[in-house]
Amino acid sequence: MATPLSSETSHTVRRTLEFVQHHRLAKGDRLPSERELSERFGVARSSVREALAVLDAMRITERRPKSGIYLRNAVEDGGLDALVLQADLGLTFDPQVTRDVTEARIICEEQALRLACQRRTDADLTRLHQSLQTYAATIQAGGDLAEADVDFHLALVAASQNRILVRTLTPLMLMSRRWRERYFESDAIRRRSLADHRAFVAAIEARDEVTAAAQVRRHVETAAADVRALAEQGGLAATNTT
Amino acid sequence: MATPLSSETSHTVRRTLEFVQHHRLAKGDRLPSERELSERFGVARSSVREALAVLDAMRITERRPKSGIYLRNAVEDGGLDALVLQADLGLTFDPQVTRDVTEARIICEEQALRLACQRRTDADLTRLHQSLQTYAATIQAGGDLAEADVDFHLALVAASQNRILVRTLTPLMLMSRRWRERYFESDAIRRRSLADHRAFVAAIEARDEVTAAAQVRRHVETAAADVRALAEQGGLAATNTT
DNA sequence: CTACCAATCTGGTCGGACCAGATCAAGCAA
DNA sequence: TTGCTTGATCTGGTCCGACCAGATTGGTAG
Repeated sequence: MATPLSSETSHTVRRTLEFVQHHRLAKGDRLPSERELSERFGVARSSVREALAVLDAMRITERRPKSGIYLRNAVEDGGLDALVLQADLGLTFDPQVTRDVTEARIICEEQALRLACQRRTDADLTRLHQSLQTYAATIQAGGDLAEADVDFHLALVAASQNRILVRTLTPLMLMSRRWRERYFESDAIRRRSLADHRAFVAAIEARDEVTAAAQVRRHVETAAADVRALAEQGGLAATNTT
Repeated sequence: MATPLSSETSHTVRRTLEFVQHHRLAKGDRLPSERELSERFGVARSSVREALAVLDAMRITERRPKSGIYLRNAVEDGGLDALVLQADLGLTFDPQVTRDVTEARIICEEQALRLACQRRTDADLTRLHQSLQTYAATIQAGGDLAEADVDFHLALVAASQNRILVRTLTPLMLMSRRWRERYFESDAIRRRSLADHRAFVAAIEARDEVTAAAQVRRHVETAAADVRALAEQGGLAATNTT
């Protein structure tokens, strides 16, 4: 439930990204050949190719047949999934990123909640209550709340009937999940979080756009501030690669 | 500049996604083994593995060592990059998706523009004017405006100083780019689009949040409506896979 | 019927091989 | 000397076969 990618592939993806950063390669620059990378990393070429296929799909690199591998975007750019991948690999822990993710989450979730108030169906309410149930149960059992949290927020956005918004939020939630694993250790926070979530559902049920929007904004901002405080206490290892 | 993925890998990714859809596999279901897929698709196992590495990174599948390949998400879910990939492969052309993408774009771009009005630097203005210049030049030369359009909108969002928003918008822009290739064939539209863009930059320069937000909303909505009209004229081949 | 063990299947990784186009430098011609 | 042709080299794309070790499963012995 936690493993992101198979060991060797992720290892090679990581090494490759590190190589790019270490050598300060810019957009359009060429990377070493597959054969050289495989030798340098001590893995077979087939493993390198798997990693490159991933980087290609992420739009980070571009493989030109018979020519070479080129950097399509700087490592800092690229798609959202690429960012999740980097987070999974422990390559991104920039405080700037956490700020930006929080901001983006608020933008998307606030508007999604407004839409949800307008369009939510009974099925959405059912799913939300179910997720809430799981959330409460997880608190009781002392389980991994981060996962339940992701599920709830995605259910929230799903009520907007906009699948693209769900897809947009998914990577943002996955990223912030990592930061919040420590965060959810506090019992007070766990309970407050549950209360917040219940309020969201109530607002959606009542189709109260204004309240829902204000609540989610405050919720995400508060959570982000708490995480930041934790980080400053030295709670999070910063692998600042920029 | 147009090629999304290498031929064979994308071919196999496509076949795999089609297999999943055709067999109506649900979350948690198991796919055939790599060896069987390679035989079924008529490609080497190494090619299948590259495709699976991509699907894995996209969080569509999950490969459990010594066990099998399982569907992590329904094909309709997954990350944003996965959607771009599907669009690249011609697997997604659902009118519902275009509506959702438009909605998501408006949400993100409108707020991004507001932030841009607050935070834009002189460097941002320079880049915007540069992009505008390229845009005008492309119109003159009769070139591919879709690409210049993506560049401009990303530059717009970049002025918000929020990299995550840029990453969020990137897949949305890449997707809509495909729909708009036909759209930009009309000369009237090309010119109107340029005028709109100039207005955005002016609003950002003047730090006029309200105007900028309203403009971008109208711009995206209008463009989406035009594309829809084109599609209904039979202008776009619908490969509705749902 | 249960419990245990071995054949089988699976993904993970490796190494080598061939192809055809891109690249580039050496050598030839002007 | 300069410019162009040409061939060796390099590169990614694809395929094949092999080995490993853990998961799975079926059959057999108790």
